[in-house]
Amino acid sequence: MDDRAKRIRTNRPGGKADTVKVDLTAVVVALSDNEPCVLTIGQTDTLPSGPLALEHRSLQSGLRAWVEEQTGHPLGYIEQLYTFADRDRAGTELEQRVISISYLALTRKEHAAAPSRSCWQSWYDYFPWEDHRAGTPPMVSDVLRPRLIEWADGADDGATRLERRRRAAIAFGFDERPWNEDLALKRYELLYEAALVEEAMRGSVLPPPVRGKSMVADHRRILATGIARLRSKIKYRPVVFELMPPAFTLLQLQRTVEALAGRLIHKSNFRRLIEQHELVEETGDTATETGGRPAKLYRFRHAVLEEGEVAGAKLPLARG
Amino acid sequence: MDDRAKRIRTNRPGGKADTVKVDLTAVVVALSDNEPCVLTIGQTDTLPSGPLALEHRSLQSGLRAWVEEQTGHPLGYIEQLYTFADRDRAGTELEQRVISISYLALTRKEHAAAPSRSCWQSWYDYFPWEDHRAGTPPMVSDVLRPRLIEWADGADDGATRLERRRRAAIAFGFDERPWNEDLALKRYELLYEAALVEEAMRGSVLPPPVRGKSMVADHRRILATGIARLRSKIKYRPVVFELMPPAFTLLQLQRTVEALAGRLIHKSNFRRLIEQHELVEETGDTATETGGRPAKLYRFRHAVLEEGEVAGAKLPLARG
DNA sequence: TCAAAAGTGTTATCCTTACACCCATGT
DNA sequence: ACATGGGTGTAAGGATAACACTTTTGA
Repeated sequence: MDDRAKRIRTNRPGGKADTVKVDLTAVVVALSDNEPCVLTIGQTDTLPSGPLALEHRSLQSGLRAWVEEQTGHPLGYIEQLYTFADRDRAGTELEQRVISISYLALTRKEHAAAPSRSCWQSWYDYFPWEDHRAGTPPMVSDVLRPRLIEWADGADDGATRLERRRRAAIAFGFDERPWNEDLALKRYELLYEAALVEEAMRGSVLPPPVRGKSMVADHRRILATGIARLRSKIKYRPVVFELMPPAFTLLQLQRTVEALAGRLIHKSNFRRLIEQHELVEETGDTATETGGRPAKLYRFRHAVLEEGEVAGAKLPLARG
Repeated sequence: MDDRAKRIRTNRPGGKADTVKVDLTAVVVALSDNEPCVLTIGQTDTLPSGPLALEHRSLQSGLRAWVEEQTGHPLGYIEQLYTFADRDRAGTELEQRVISISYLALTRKEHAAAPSRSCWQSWYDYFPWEDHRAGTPPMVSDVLRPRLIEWADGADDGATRLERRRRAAIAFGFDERPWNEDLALKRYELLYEAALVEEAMRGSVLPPPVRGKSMVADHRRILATGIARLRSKIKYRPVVFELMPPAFTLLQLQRTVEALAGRLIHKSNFRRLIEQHELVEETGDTATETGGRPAKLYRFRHAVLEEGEVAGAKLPLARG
């Protein structure tokens, strides 16, 4: 085949310089009906992605070009997630290495110009164990817990068995430990290591042991990275507003955060938090609601972005 | 030249697949005498780095191999920083694109096996405006402030002038704003944009307007990324201990954090914080000190790494 | 004895948490 | 009237910040 590795020359002693292909992959998130959704292409559970090409001025512009071409969706806020090299496909015999640089993008469904070959999928279709808004999903205690214990007990020595049990307990909140929504990536990696997700069993004839759709290549891992990053970021940076319409009620905002975090939030304390940090201001209008008293509409105070990085010191500084 | 770009084929409509070279670059940090130091090679202000090669099993192992070969220093803790594509050298006429994947590594000087061509440089040699342990450095108000105001006033329209002044004030704590040590990268980018650092003036005959050594290519930007990441990370993850000897006094720990943050810390509140979070335990020994009463020695409680991700919720969760 | 560093307490204040309760609208 | 969501108040507990002060060593 003509795209085998081409060893060009030795740049420095001890290592052979090598060319690789770079894939740009996007986790594009929007909200639909209180469900956090990710943009996929075709019917194949594939994230928008494409190779970095010479005509791309930068990594970001290359990514924007691919997403727009594949989905018709222009991107606003984007941030780099991670660069992977050891992908599933690395197991194949290709000598051409592929690395993928992944990005997280936040937008709104309405921004899509035209209908296209893309579709929005709730991210909980891929990670059903991550949605704790209606309490801990039954599958966590009924399926994952026993399978993970089984996996832990399959270790050779006792130390490893304990270690595995502890890791599972921390990640999934077993044994009275609290659930931590930020550990989405750790949970996926753990399930992968325990061979409980389909990706870890490619080529096997056995059915995937755990429900939850898989994705092409390592795309589910990239999505998990995006979810974890977004869940931790909403706590210290006002990024939720990228997902909101220009005007919204506080409950809509709360439902959005709940959808992302996969947990329920305390209403009045949440409102106080938002108002205390002066993240929003009233538009003056009210929403004529379905059922219930009309709610004030708010808009994001863009000024907060200019008030220096929001949160805080955490170090006990001297003098003042 | 024989390493010009080789356009292989069009993988997907709309973009030409292209091969690139991947450079792995390391910001290796250690402490020396209460100064945060970064590992450089040669006498050239260059971070350890080398091209990703086929024999490297993963990005991380490639990085470890290069650092060990170039400096004789084996790495412990490492984490990915960022992937850049638009480097200085992209301005040249090469059609072969180079992307660099950067990592942050934390170690101790003593871990170096043999003397080699590498040396440790205080990172404040490259960023003299970042060290506020002895108060705001004179250069900030005497040099940077006037030059940045000059730059702001050089903008075409009034809106941009205000915007630039505001950005400078936030980044450097002008106009009664508090200094925020985490903004190290923003500060460097601002100085670059204002053409106040040497890298922004390559090819010019003018002297660099601001003191502070520059580095090869975009290495100073990568170092700034590492500093910013480390400064924010020490606040919510116990990574400082990677830089500490097995046993240490609380003051040594404090001096280390102060060195990284570039700020002085309140002694007794710092101690309470450490003990409250149960990050350390007494070894039983005491340090026979130079000047002053002997101090208890502590060691890091590795168990905290296993107690689930340390810090906190920040979301006002419902029920509980 | 003094300087230098170790170490202990105490207080005011803020933030978080958890509850309780009232308001306005549509059916 | 009542269900549904909107919105306010408050009190307990914990964490933080700012001070003041005592203890133990070496020079």
